[in-house]
Amino acid sequence: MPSPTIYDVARTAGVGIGTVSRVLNNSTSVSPETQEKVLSAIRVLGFRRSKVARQLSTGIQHRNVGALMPNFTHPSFVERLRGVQLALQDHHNDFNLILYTVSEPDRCHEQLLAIVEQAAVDGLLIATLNVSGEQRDLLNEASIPFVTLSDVCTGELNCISPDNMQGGYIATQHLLELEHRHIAYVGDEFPNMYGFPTSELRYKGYVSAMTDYGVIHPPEYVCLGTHGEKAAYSLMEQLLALPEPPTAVFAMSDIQAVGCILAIREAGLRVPEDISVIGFDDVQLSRYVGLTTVRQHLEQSGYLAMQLLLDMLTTPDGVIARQLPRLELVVRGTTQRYKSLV
Amino acid sequence: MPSPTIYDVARTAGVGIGTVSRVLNNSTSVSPETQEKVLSAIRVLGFRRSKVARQLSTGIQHRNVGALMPNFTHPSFVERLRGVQLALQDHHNDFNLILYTVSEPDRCHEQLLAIVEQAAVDGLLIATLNVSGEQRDLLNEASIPFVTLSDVCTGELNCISPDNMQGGYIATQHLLELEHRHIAYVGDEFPNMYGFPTSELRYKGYVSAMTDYGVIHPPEYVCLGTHGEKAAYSLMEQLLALPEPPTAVFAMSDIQAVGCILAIREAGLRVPEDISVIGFDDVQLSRYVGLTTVRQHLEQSGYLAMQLLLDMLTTPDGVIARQLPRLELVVRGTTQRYKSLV
DNA sequence: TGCACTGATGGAAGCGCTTCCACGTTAGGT
DNA sequence: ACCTAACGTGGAAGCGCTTCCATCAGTGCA
Repeated sequence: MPSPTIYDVARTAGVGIGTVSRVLNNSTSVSPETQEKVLSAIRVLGFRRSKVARQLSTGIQHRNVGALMPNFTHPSFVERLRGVQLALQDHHNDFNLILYTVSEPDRCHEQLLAIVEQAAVDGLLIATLNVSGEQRDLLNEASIPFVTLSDVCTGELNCISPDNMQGGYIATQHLLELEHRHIAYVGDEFPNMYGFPTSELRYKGYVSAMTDYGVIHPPEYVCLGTHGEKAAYSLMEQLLALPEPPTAVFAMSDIQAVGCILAIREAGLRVPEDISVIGFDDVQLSRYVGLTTVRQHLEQSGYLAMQLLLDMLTTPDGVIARQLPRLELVVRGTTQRYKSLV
Repeated sequence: MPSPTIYDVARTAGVGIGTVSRVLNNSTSVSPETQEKVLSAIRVLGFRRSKVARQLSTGIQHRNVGALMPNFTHPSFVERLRGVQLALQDHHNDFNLILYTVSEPDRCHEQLLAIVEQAAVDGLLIATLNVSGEQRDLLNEASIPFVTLSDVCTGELNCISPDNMQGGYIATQHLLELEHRHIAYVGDEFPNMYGFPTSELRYKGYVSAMTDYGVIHPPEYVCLGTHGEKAAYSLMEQLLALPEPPTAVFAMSDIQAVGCILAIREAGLRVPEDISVIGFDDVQLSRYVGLTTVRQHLEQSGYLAMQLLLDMLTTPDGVIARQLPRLELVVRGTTQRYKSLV
C-alpha cells in the first residue's frame, strides 16, 4: 500500500490540503481546533511527508557527495576519512557525505552501478579501488565527477596519491644511511587483492635505492604475501630462518611492520638493537608503537581529495589545481645504526 | 541563474520534452539525428537532470539514515562505525549512510537543527552526544526515529550502551583478585566535556568493588582530568609522587591506560612487574600494546544500534527487541598478581 | 445598514521529471 | 489504391509537496 499523502490527510481531517501543509510547516493562522484535527489525522494515517516532493517544491536541494571505501578495517582509511570530513567542514558542510562501503572487491562494480542508478550523489570519491575504464565511462556518462584517492597514481588528473616509488626509496635510503647492508622487503603480492600495484611501486623504490648504494640483495630478501599483520609475521619468521637473516626490514605498511616486530620479538631478538624495522603510512598506531616509518599524510590526502572534488563540483569549468601529499621520513624507535658483532 | 530543465533542452534542440527524457533514459525509438540534437543541446546548456524530480516522478526513493558522530579522533568511534556499516550491509544496503560530524560539542545542536531542517534522513544514530530533552522533542516533532549510541545509558529504550558501573566493577575486581590493595582510579572529570557521566559511573563500579572487598582507598587515589593520553600521563606522575604509590591502576579508557603506562615507564618502573594497569574499551590499539582491559564490544555496539534503528524504520509499530553489548574482561600483559617486597 | 479589514481556509499552479497515450508518417502487404 | 503495423515524436497527466491567490465569515467602525 502506498504511503498516505497530504490529500489523504486532508480528506480524513475534513480540511483542505493547504491547511495540512500549513500545520506541517508550523505556519501561523491555523485555528487550534483545525490543527488538532489535522494532527490526529496524521497520527491515524501514520502520515510522513515525502522529503522528495518537499525538496522539489521548495527548490531547496542539499547536495551529496559519496565516498566509496573498502569496509575499512585498515586504519589508513579512517585517517583519510577524517581528512575528507575536514574538507567538507571547511566547505561549510554544504554537502552531505554518503558513505558507501565495499565489503569485497568483486562487489565494487555492483556498488558503483547502484550508486549511479540511484543518482543520489553529485560527486564521488573513490578510495583504494581500481577504477576500470568501463567504470570511468559509467561515471562520465552519468556526469558524476569523481576523484580517486589511493595508494597509487594512475596519472590522471583526478587522482590523489603519494609517490610510492619515492616513498620506497626514502625508507630504504634511511636504512642504508644507517649502514645496513642486509635489508629485506616485506610487502603485498603484486598486484594486491584490489588490483593495485602499490607494493610493486614501493618495491621498485627499494630496488632503486639499493642499486644507487651499490648494495645487492638476494631474492630471499623479498617476501611477498597477503596484506596484514599475520601474513607479515609469517614472512618475518621465514626471514629469520635464513642462513643470513637481514639486519633491517622495510615493511610496505605499518601494520605489516608491526607483524614483523612481533615475530622478531617472539624469536627472542630485539628491535632495533638486533634488527631495524621501518614501516610505511604513519597510521595513528605507529605513534603509540614508536615505529619509524614514512609518513604519507593520510589525513591530508583525504583532505586534498575531497577539496579537489568539491572544486570540481562548485566550479564546473574552472581550472582546478591539484596538490599531492608529501612524503616524509619519521624516525622513531625501531631503527638504529647497524652495529656489527654486538 | 536557475539550472536548465528538460524544457530548455527541448526548446534548444527543437524537440519535445518526451524525446529529451527518452534520450536521457537511453530509451529506444529515438532516431540517431534527434538523439544527437538533444545530446548537443544538453552539452551546450550544461544540463544535469534533477535527481529530486526524477525520484518524485519515478517513485523510487532510496532511504537514508544519518550517523551523527564527534569528529572522530577517538578510535572507539571508528570501531562503532564499522559495526554500523555491517548492520547496514546485512540490511541489503537498503539505506544509505550519511555521516555527520560534530567538530565541537557546542555545535551539536546546530547540526541537529540542520539535519532536521534538511529532512534528508529517515532515521538518525547519535553517537556519544548528550541528547537534551529539547533535542528529543525536535526529533520527535519531525518524526525522525533515533537511537543513541554512547558510553552511558539514559535508561531510554532507544539507547545502546554498556553498563559502565558493571564494567568498573569488573576491572577493579580483576585487580583485587590479583591481591592488589592499593588501586588507583584515573578517569575523566565528572561529567566530561560532552556532558556524559561515563567516568562517574565507572568510578562507582570501582568504589563498589573496593567496598565489597573491604578495601579502603585514600582520596588521592582518585585522579580526574581531561580525556586523553597526555592528561593521564600527568595524573600518573602525581600518583607516582605519592608517599605510598598504588600498585595497580584502573584507567577508565585504553587511551588513558596507555598514558599511565608511559608515565610509569618514564619513571623507571615496569608494567606489570611494578605496577599493574587495566584499561577500558578494548580498542584495536590495545591488542598491539598488549593491554589488559574490559572489552565493551564497540563494533558490536555499533551493529546493535544500527540494527535497532533499522528495525524501528522498517517495522514502525512492531515491538522492537533491544540487545545490549556485553562486557568482558580481557587479560593481556599489563596486569599481574601483586608481589610484596619483590 | 454598509464598508473595510482581518483571520482562517480551500485549492490551483507549479517544481522537473517520467510515462503513457495520441498523432503523424512511412513502409509493407494485399 | 487501400489498410495495417511499426516507428518516431509531442505533450498532457501526475508524482507529493509548497505557496499564493481567492474566498468567506466575522469584526469593528462610521
